[in-house]
Amino acid sequence: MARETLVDSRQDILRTAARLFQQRGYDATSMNDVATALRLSKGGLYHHFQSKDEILFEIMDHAMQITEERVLNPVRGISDPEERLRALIRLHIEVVLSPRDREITVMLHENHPLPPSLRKRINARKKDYVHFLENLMAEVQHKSRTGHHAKGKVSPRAAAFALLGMINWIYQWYKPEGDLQAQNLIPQFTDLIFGGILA
Amino acid sequence: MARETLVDSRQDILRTAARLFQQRGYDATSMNDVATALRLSKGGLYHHFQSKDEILFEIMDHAMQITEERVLNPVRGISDPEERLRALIRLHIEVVLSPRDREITVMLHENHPLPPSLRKRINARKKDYVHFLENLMAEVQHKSRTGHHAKGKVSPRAAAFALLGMINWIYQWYKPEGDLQAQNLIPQFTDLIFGGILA
DNA sequence: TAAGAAACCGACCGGTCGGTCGGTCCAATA
DNA sequence: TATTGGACCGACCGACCGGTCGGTTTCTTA
Repeated sequence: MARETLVDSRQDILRTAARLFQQRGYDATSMNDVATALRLSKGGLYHHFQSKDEILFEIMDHAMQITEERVLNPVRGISDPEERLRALIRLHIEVVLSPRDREITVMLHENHPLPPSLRKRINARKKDYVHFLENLMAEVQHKSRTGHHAKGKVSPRAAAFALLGMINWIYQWYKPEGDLQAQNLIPQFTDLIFGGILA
Repeated sequence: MARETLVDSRQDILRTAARLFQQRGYDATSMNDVATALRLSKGGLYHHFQSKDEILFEIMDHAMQITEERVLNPVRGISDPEERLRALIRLHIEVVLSPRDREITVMLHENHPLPPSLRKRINARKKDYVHFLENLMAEVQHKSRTGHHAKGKVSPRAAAFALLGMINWIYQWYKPEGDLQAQNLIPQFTDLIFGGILA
């Protein structure tokens, strides 16, 4: 075997950095920490990335890409709005809870350290997601109201932010060994939202 | 007038520090920043506090105190569970949105930098709040189910975390000049929760 | 008005941070 | 086999961080 390849690519670095950022926080993780975890020197790490900011941005950008690929895209193919919302809730929760995708948690928590120009790019993608969800909420309410008339006091926008809050807050309290696990969390949050927006 | 009093007390320092921590983040705010904002030198600031950690802890502790005084205590006096939950939702949202109480946002976002011993003390108080809310959810569901039987699929614990997520996430997207303001947010989140847990 | 205490200053310290750079190693290519 | 270029090392830099300390100013109070 030739020389042991310490680092296959930028992706390896991003995965390791995301793990450390999630565990210790972005500011509390030094570039030396990241390099050491990859069995690299700091100089070697800087051969692959220009700055710590760049690493954080790429992690967050990757997190948005994961969200689009694993939540948005699969859901777009579902014609019935109610089923589309059901699938979105399930997939979004699964992505947040996936131990593999630590980028998501980093994106949810570490937006402060990003320089404004990069943060704007991330925020723009977040807003797209909110709008998608807002429209979906409106569709579900509209379709349901034609069947049996509901009061529909909850606006699609408020419902969208409520759902995002419910799900994106999970990482703050979730313990994999706890009694509330992914598989019973998904139906409960689904029922709660459907009961709420159709009340 | 005698010498201009630059700092009335520790409370002034905590208020200013909380404002800076909320705006720039805890790690990005140096003790020099805090001192300068108070027209103090760093040495003068350290006359009032032993460490940066202590300031953060006091801010978070104060945030929990605010929550207990302005949300929990007023609510305990309400005998009807449904009305108690309604009041809790309203008061909790108002506290999170109050521009005066920046400690709350700091507490919600900056738990990582706290040393473990101090963090445990804050987390213990947070857990008390969750348990209170969990019990309240159960009461509301129980009382409602005796009247007209509902399915009640959503467990009190999941409902509690869902509500906390909805409300505690607000600071991530709320803009005071936006169309979704406190006064229309409160009834909408209330309807959403009641529709959800009683569905 | 004397004296003691509290408030405060500003220079300083050790350490760490993000980032740089000259040079080395090594694998592929020709 | 000579050369080239990417991967990488390790010593180093300036800045800034949290925190300290001896000394000075100012308020209180007796």
